[in-house]
Amino acid sequence: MGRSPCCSKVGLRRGPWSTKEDTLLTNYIEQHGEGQWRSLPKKAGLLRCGKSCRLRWMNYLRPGIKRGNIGPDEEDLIIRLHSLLGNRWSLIAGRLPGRTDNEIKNYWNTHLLKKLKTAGIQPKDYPKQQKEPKSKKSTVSEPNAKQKKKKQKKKINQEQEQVQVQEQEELPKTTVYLPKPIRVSSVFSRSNSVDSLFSGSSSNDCDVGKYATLDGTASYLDWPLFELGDGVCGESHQEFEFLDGFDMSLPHSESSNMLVLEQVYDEYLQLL
DNA sequence: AACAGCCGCAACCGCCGTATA
DNA sequence: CTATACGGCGGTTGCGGCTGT
Repeated sequence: MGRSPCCSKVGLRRGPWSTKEDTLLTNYIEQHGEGQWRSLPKKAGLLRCGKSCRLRWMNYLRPGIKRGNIGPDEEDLIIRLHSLLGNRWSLIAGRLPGRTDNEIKNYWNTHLLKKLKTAGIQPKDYPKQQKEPKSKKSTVSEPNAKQKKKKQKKKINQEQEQVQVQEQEELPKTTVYLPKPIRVSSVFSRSNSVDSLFSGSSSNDCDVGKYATLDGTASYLDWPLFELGDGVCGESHQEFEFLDGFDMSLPHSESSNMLVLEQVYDEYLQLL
């Protein structure tokens, strides 16, 4: 009962997007709106899989996308939300305007996980054991083999591209990215920067907080971000939406801050 | 300068839930 | 009820730049 593949891969381009493709996709969506991803590539004149188009649009071309420069505030929020939601990247991304799940996932895996590790913290939903070390990173693979592999890949790509007649001018190095975003002014203020956490400084006044996890276990963060409870730490957040449907305009009072947070958390658990 | 290994991140893959015929 | 289409999500891969030797 397997599903048919989203598209036949034959004759479709893969890999980095060219400017031309980006323009085609953007123009098409601006005119016709999102959706119908499967038929979109054909209509838009793209030799791409619909999924690929969707991904490109969602993660890059969509207006309002911020990229890079994840600041300490956002980092802090990501960690907090992850402690609450686990690897639900789309949910987490939903709390960070302009950020995509992919970006947050990448950031978590490449930066935060490392920090957590160094700090001796075992996050919840810690990525499962990597599958067989297919990855070149995982093994000290034979360098020659590696080179060969790379060359082979390149060759294959080149062959593919030759089939794709013209359009080659801008291939494939012409990955075009939107300009680096400017960091949003910090919406979230905080007293304890994540960095200070990881640096091991315990010079804050907060007690060690424990996050409750979705599976009901209290765990993972024995670190001083803030506490869900009495010993309130951390500054108030001025305004942010927290969970779907909840407009969290947090008051400046820290204790009420935490109260609201607790309420939201409870409601969220119930929703689950 | 050349090479090897590391790292970040864009893109892909496969699965799942929902909608629809 | 079943099969299929579709959108969405999380995990994983691998390209290409960077850094160290």
